[in-house]
Amino acid sequence: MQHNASLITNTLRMAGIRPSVHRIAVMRYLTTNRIHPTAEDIFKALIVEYPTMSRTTIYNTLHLLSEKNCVRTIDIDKNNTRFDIDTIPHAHCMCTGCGIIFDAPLTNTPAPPDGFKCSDMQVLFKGLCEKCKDINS
Amino acid sequence: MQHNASLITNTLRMAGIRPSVHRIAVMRYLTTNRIHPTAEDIFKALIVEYPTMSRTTIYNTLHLLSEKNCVRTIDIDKNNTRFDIDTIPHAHCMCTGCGIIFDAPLTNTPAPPDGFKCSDMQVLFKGLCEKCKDINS
DNA sequence: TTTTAAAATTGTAATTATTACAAAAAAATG
DNA sequence: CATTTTTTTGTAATAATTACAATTTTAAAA
Repeated sequence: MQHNASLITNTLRMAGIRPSVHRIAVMRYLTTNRIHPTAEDIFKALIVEYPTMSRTTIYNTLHLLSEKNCVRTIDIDKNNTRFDIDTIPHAHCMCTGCGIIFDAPLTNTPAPPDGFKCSDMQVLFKGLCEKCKDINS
Repeated sequence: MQHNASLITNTLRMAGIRPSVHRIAVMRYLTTNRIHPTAEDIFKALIVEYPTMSRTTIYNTLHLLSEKNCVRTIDIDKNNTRFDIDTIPHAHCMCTGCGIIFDAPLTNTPAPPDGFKCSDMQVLFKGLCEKCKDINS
């Protein structure tokens, strides 16, 4: 993944983040796995490749990436913060049956009220995905 | 507040919830304090009036009310679940400066994707309220 | 290269919201 | 009044996240 690695390195540099091995690894995981993972998901996946990696590093990295707008945090799941590398505005659907979170297009874009300096907008739908809907009917 | 009490009692009955003293108290608090409070906020306010009340009762009650669609849970704040008695669709703004959460009208209503059986939609704006915007500028 | 300073990472302990659960109290029913 | 069901309580457990000091790594300076 020479190509990906250098793309990620550039992205990090442009955001003012030193491209350490761990930071690149987190970015690569998020780029490759578009599942809106939790910090724990990322940790479990990366500890295999980097056995000395600490959970705190994951949290540190995610905070930094979020602060520099390289990743977006999603608060759709009460128990865990989810992370999304796609920073282009879109909606999220969470299935209350199987827990999957997937992207949805944002047809109607809501606008924040006048006077509010908005830095982040989230559109969340909760309900049942097609599979779970059929099972429960 | 005879009038309010009976209104709340009716609302609960119609939702299939037995109107116990504590349940009415939680509903009354949410009706009177439109601040999208946390469970802890509600507990701190009600323990004054009902000194024997347990935190667990607050959680139990909020779960029940939420399940029966008498209150809506808001996932805007990573640390705490917020509760809103206003079940009419509207957006929420959270100020990252002072932490206040306030309602905003929902001009453009986003639609869930086809095939998704949506039971809840949330539109959240994060940023700086007018006061905090001015302070930080 | 060696020394020094800064940044990144680690590991453990603390924090904190929420949940689990069994016991006690209260309310409803016969 | 006796019995059953519901509600409430209090404590303990859970689990995600944060705090923080120590260690390691990286970068810069001499």
